[in-house]
Amino acid sequence: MIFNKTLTHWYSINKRSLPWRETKNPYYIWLSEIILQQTQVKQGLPYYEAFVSEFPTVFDLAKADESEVLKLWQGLGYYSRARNLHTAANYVVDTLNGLFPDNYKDLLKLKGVGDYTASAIASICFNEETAVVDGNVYRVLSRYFGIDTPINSTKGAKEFKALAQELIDKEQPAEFNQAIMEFGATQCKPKNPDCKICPFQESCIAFNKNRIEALPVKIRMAKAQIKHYNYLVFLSEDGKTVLEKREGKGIWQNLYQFPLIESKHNLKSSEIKDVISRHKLLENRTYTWSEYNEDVIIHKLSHQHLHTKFWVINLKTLPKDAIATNKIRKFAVPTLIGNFIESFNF
DNA sequence: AAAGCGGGGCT
DNA sequence: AGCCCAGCTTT
Repeated sequence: MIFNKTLTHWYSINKRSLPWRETKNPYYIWLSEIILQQTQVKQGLPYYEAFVSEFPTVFDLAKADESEVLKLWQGLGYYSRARNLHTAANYVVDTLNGLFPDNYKDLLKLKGVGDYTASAIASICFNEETAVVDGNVYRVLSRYFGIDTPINSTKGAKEFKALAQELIDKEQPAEFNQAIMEFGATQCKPKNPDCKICPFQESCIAFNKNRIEALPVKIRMAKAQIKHYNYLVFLSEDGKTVLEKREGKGIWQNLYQFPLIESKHNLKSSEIKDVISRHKLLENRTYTWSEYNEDVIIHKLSHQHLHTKFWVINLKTLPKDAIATNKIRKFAVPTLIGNFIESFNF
């Protein structure tokens, strides 16, 4: 088919040189695909290099502690990817004797591997004819074929998967999959795509109907909610502070942070005084406290805007489980906390 | 079917 | 301020 030939030819000329394109080792391809989920190449690249260097084989990754994996993942976001990565590595080592799954169906059994990632690994490493559908593929196909089905709907997912599967080059599924993604990433971009130099000018429906900006169609996501975070930065005279591990459901699971007090609104100094005084670490204690940032620090996540204040509390001693402040960088922390640690003079 | 999950970059 | 990114899991 002409679409195929044009696309793969475009790719042969325009593909970027990237480290995971130098290998077909499924462990490395898997690492790169997990890192690149919802993440641009530029942001993921240094993490890929770090993981390959720190964990050269799936055995190295499996035998590490989850805390080490999270630390290396720090700053990349969507931390369930790191936890699932570690879980899957142990599954490969313990259940599959270190032998990586070599087909779409078995790849799907790995935690954190869904339809896209299983298709990517199966095609790239094992030449299986499984079409990938990522954000790039949605965009390219919706524009080229003029499809209005919302890409983030169940109907859209099925429709675009079926279309991609129909189009995939059976002779070279790996090249086709990477070509269509690369084309979406570097030429058929969300904003200001390079239509002027596009090889699909004649046949692209969106271009010829002047609908490039209208496609793809996407259902709007809910607006981010505002939350108010007050972090208590304890400091003892012997150079210790308190970090707590985030447990349970929400954001930053298994990462560390300072003791947190969430409030209904932004607390002024006069309002937080009593709240601090009721903290369990301060029962019958003598301490002084001060406001670190007068203006709230707004940390923006996809679904939440965190309006944050840090409060520094000085006191003589802290409990046994307090940590030395010169060891604080050993812990995996969210970027919000990491930024504070870098700016605060411990 | 919908919600929840990060952080960076671009317009 | 809004949208997007080599998506997946849970509800």
